[in-house]
Amino acid sequence: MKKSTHTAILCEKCKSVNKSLIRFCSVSELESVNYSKTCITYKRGEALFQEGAMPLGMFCISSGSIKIVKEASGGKEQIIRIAGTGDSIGYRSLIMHQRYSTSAIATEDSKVCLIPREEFTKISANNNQFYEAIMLLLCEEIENSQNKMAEIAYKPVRGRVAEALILLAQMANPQGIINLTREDLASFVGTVKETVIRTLSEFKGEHLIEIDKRCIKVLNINGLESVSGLYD
Amino acid sequence: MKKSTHTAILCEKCKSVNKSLIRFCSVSELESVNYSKTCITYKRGEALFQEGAMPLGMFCISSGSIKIVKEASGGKEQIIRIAGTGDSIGYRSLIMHQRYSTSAIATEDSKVCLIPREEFTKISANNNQFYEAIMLLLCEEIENSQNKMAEIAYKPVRGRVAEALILLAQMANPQGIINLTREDLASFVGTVKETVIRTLSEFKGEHLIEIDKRCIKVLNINGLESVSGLYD
DNA sequence: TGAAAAAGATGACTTTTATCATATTTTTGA
DNA sequence: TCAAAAATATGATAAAAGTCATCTTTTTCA
Repeated sequence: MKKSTHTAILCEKCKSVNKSLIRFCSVSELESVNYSKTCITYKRGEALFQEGAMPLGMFCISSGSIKIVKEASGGKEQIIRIAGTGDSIGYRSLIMHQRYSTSAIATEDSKVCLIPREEFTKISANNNQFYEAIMLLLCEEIENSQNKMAEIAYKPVRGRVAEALILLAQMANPQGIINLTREDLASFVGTVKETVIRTLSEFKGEHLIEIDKRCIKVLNINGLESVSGLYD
Repeated sequence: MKKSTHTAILCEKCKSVNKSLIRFCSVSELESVNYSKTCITYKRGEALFQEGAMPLGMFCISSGSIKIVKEASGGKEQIIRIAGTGDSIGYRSLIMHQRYSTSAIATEDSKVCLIPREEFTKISANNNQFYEAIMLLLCEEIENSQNKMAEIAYKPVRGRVAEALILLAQMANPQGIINLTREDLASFVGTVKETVIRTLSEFKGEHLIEIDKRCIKVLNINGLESVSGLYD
């Protein structure tokens, strides 16, 4: 897949840098990253990497939104998490020296920098703070996926959709508008699109959200929280 | 919770050591571990630690079986994983400097060594191999829980039970006999006990397993695999 | 910009799985 | 060891969510 690279932004000028892993880099490391990285623009639906491929490097999301997905039973797709501006993805396969166990696909047009494997390895070998930050990220990811696992197992769809909306609204663009396919939303909470659509209609009827075309705006976070909490 | 300590086994004599994280310790580190650790016997149902408590150290399972559980919706319990001989547990909270996000409960009488927090911290700070091994364990745990998440979301109960039986049979005692409450099995695959019981009856009828009291013996792994794979 | 494709919405129906009730067997511990 | 408690087993029923069909709206891109 040939991708056109966009004009590189220097990491230190990138508005997502203080959220990103690379904030732990020294000045000289940053310089090296700036030199070696590739900046790529992905359109909605395009893949940064595919399950089963060899890892190329670490991706830093400088803007946009990327879904991390896994093939599931019956050709269905499970969205493991959704990464946004400032998040780094793809480093786990790098650490494990293994093929990607998930795919990463842009859910909206996104700007992403790819830090090549060697660069990543060099930094993690020399920069302890960076290495420890990764360790913490891994720990958080474990916690998140365990929580999600328990939720999918025992919380009814209504509660899961409510929770997902809260989470997505928080990480969404300034105005908290969620722009995600119903199908993606379904993969994210572990159902099918029809069920999500129905649940969203309910929420709309209860004035918890507002729907404009594909976009969902949360009107009443507390309300959603209590829906979600009903099943805790 | 006062627990009687059993006679300490020297780590180097422990039959689980070559599976355990502490195989990466140097001779002098091992000496220190031997000196500082506490060896505890837990009876079935007893907790090594509880969700919400501050971490005491890292637990090494020298024999037995421990379920890692999380409170889920409706007072239900989700078993995140089941750890056996040679597995280490509880290190993640140590790394994150946070309270336990799960509880650990013995599913059979177990012998466990507790390596105190300070000891753990000391080793991870000085022994790079040890530290990296933990990193890899974290990565594996992420992968496992993501797989499990996708499975619970989209694979029907029958397939999940089949898969669980395969996994449990592999990690079980020599003869591959699974000794787990139906309720625990249910928490493990994310259902209720009645459904598990029914599924097990089916499998018994199909000569895939044999049931003797609580114990389940897998007769036909390939058969179970194809049941599980049916839904991939 | 306008036709084709994709996504959203909704109803009818089915399937899966949970719940409840109850009886039996197994395990536990005084 | 034996009575009480816990776990297993099974049927009947209910509820939740999935599937399928169809129609409308929105988006895409030639």
